[in-house]
Amino acid sequence: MSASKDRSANGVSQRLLEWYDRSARTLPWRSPPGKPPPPPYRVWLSEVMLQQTTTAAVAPYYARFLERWPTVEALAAAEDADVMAAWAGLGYYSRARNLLAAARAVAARGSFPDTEDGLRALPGVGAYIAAAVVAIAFDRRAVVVDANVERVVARLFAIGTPLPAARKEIRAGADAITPDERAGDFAQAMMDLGATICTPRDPRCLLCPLAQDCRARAEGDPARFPVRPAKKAKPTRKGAAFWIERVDATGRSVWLVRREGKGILGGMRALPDDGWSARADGFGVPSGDWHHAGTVRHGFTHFDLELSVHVSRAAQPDGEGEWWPVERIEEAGLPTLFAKAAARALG
DNA sequence: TACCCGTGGCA
DNA sequence: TTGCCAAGGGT
Repeated sequence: MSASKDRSANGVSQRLLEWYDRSARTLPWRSPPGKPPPPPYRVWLSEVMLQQTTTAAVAPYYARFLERWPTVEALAAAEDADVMAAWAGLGYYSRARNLLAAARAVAARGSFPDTEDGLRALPGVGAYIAAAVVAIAFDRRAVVVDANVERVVARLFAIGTPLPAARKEIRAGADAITPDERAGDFAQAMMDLGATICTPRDPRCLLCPLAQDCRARAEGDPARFPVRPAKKAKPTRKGAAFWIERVDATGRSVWLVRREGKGILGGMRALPDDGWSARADGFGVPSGDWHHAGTVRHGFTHFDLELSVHVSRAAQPDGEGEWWPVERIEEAGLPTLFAKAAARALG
């Protein structure tokens, strides 16, 4: 650590940490400022859940996971189907597949890695989570850069290079202000600042502890940083899903399948469908003894889907699957798209 | 690098 | 209603 870096970090990080000591958000996966950190399992679990996901959406999932699987060993011993079902509705299901694989790797080696390189070797752990776990759980210096830090740093230094090319400059700026001590508090303070003060639109500069340091504010239009490339238009796809019912001695049940592979909704329970995820348009409305229950609209990251829902009490399912009791459909762990379709089928 | 991968809240 | 975007990672 150079003396010049120490000096440049000093003012900004000190003002930020003083603000954090007063203003830290209280979150289920967090220790208060200055307190011993949560164990690595909790930090890692929360960081995986928080990827591209709001704290409000994560909170109930985090509580349920921690109650059901209190340790990484417990999670490692879980059934795949139980973990996937517990993740249902949170999105980005590769996170759940990787979470379980990583838990099993940690359990096999006996403890969590405590270095960025060691952590990055775990599935689903990239540069951000590795740095966040090192800083927050192990309280060692690491340069933690998420979308909040990107925004704060791009504004502090008025970095006009558009994303993603700006990432190199942003990382250098984050490195320059990251202190040697209280690395975890500093990282979380940056995120709190980004979430509550240095917001994407209409930043509240009058409340900002770093206003005096901020070049973007001095230039008069902080909200223009970071500069983002134009978004591409989202296409709309059409597809069909099938609600196949039967009634027998065990009661009323519906045929569910498990989606294959690592593609969209991969590994999740689902209604059988016409293959909309693998082609631009599905095959559409089937002929025969089907009732069209309606159409569900659902937005994915890079396309919107119009899914027509078709119901039959006579069709014979083919391939692998399971008859699931209709009265317990909410326990099946259907991702939101198919939960919507089920609700439509049930009218 | 560019694209794939969910969902929900909010203006 | 539509678009934006949130504690990113994998390929």
